[in-house]
Amino acid sequence: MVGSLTRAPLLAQEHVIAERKRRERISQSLLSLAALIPGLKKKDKNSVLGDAIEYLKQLQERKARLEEQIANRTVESVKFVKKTTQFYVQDDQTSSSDENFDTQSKNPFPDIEARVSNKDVLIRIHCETNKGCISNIISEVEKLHLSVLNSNALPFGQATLYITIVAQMDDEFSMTLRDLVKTLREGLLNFM
Amino acid sequence: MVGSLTRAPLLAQEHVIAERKRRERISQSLLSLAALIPGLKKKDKNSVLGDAIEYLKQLQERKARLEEQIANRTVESVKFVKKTTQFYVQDDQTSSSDENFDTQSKNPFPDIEARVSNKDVLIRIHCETNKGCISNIISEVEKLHLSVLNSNALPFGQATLYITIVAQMDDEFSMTLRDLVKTLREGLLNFM
DNA sequence: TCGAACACGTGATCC
DNA sequence: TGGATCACGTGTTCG
Repeated sequence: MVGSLTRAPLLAQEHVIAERKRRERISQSLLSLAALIPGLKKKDKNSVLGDAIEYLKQLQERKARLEEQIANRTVESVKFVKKTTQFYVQDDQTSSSDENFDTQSKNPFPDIEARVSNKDVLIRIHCETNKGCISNIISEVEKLHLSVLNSNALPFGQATLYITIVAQMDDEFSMTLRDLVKTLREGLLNFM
Repeated sequence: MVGSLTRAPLLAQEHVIAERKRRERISQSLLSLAALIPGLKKKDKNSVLGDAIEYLKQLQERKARLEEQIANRTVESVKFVKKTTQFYVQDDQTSSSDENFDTQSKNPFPDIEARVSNKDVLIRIHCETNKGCISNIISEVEKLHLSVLNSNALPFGQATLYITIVAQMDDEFSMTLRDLVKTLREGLLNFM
């Protein structure tokens, strides 16, 4: 009933106010939610919810796909190399792609291998030991907008070195991995 | 006014029903939205919205990070390989060099590569970082009648290690390189 | 006029 | 008993 007194008038007023606040919070949340949805036209309550749902599903799906991609990308293939090709490209997916890129086949060294993980780069080089070899190599690496975090050189066999370098790309770095290897190799050939 | 007749009674009923439907649609949407949020306890209207907002932001952030990762990570892993006569590693008889390894197993690790030069052996391992990893590996290597001269482990990427070991065969060593890798891999799989 | 969307006050319910 | 939440019917506004 309209005029019923089931509640003391004072409490009734508090009730009204409380409800008002509650409504206010909800519509604020709804507004914040709407702000997160890209390309939202209808500000209509139910549209906001509907589009939020749709967008959320889409995000979850995409996130899952990206994560799967990344996970699969870490999977490395072969290590036992048997090809004698000069320039052996090894993709992650196809473990035996042996297209032949020719380089000058005189000197087998340096042998270069590179991998990336986010902004980090791992470089492995197999080359002849010669004077200033290591500092030259590191200097070459740093020319490529890479800052060397760690390096290690192991002598092995007759006058050869196995060098492992971990470096980090700076903001200017923009090469593909393949170009990195190619450029580095050309740089190193100058003093070898 | 309460009893006002601004509306015909029949239309008034339609109004009520329409509003009922509208409310129903909204609460359905809200329910669907709640269903998409993982680990949601309070089914309270505003909590659903609040958590949806939070979750959405989190997803957007993660998606952005993943996309950045993918963009910066070049698809391939490129490798220069030269055949060298002095390091006679390559396996020339079979056409697919990885047939003897269980590349089918879910975990690609450990990735093992080995080379020899006279009595010296170079072993490179790419594996996940886990407890006691390095000492276990070295212990496994020594089981194969190899004495470790030098070892180096570089963390790279997400919880993986690039390990390089130089060892020397003792008189009892008689394995082929291929068997060495195979045996070592099997040994390592026991604790990985 | 009609249909849709909204905010409001209110009674009920659940810790 | 409060304090918070909910669904409801209603008046109003907009296209």
